[in-house]
Amino acid sequence: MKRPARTFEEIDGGIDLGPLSSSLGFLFRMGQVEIFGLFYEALGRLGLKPGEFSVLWVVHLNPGVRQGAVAEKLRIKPAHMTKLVRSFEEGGLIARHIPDRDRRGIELRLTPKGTAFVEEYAEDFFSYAQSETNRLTPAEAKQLIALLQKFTRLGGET
Amino acid sequence: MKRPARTFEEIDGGIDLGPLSSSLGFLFRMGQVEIFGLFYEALGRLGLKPGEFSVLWVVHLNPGVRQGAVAEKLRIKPAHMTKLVRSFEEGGLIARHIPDRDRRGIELRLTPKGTAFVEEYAEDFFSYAQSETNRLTPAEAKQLIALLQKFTRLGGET
DNA sequence: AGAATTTCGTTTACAAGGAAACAATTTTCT
DNA sequence: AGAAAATTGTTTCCTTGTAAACGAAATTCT
Repeated sequence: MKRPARTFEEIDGGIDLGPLSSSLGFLFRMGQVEIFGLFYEALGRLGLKPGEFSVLWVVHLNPGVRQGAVAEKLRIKPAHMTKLVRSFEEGGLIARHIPDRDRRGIELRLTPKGTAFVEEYAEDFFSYAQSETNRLTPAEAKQLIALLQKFTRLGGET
Repeated sequence: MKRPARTFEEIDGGIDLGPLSSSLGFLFRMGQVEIFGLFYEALGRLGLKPGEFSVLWVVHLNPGVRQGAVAEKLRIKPAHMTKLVRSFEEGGLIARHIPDRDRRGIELRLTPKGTAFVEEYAEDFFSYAQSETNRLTPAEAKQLIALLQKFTRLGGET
């Protein structure tokens, strides 16, 4: 693939990325690394990661949901979901229940401790990216979110 | 074809994400999973992953670059970079050279085989996301890329 | 010059995440 | 009812990526 002659401004830190810096996949990865950093600055003390909080959050909003449904929605692989749920169960945040109507599935609920945990940190969790980010104006952030929702086919709820 | 035991609605449709579906971190992850899927459809046959091709690409554009500089630019951890470079070296795509001027650093160059590989697949690599994606209009895609570049502080080249 | 510090990459030891085979349960089709 | 198929979660094994300690080389500071 040919690239145009590069100008001085196109070189960042001495390294030329060429069209890579306009590649959606690359930008997603960079964005995620960035967000990860912001998350740890804000919530690292809690000892969990964004995906883990998301699981608790979804169970909180959908008590009794089956773990496979959560996995599918959050695009977590079943094998990984098993480990996450078990560790939350061991930590006393989630309770599992096998219903008689279908003993294959497993229904998840937050324990009182889990509910308290989620409610205590939900606000921080949903605001850490904004509060640390003056890179985008509020209008730009809104636009970015809308475009990401369209790309990922996630209609905005709430 | 047999009817499924439960409909899609019964399994997945009832899950409420609340503000999670507007969370930048969540959307980045969903986007990356999505892009990964598109990449494998288009380029899975090559047997490498987006990040790996990126390394080859950057070495291609910056012959003689030190591997630590590539790692920093692509936000790959040094320990992982060591493994990537070694595997490329074993595959005959990258050559390492320790310069006399500073024998700590290691300069990377593509071998002829590596150059041929990158040049053969670069166009596919930089177009797979667009070609498979009718979700966004060209204008929206352009806008999304611009916003991601601003968020990740990567000025657009090309 | 010689000790202390810094830089750069590697090694080791581990955690995160995934693919595939598996077991238990339920549903479908004779 | 009973065999075949589908669903759901788990286990095992493997790959990817990270943290932390380390070694070699260069730089800085007496």
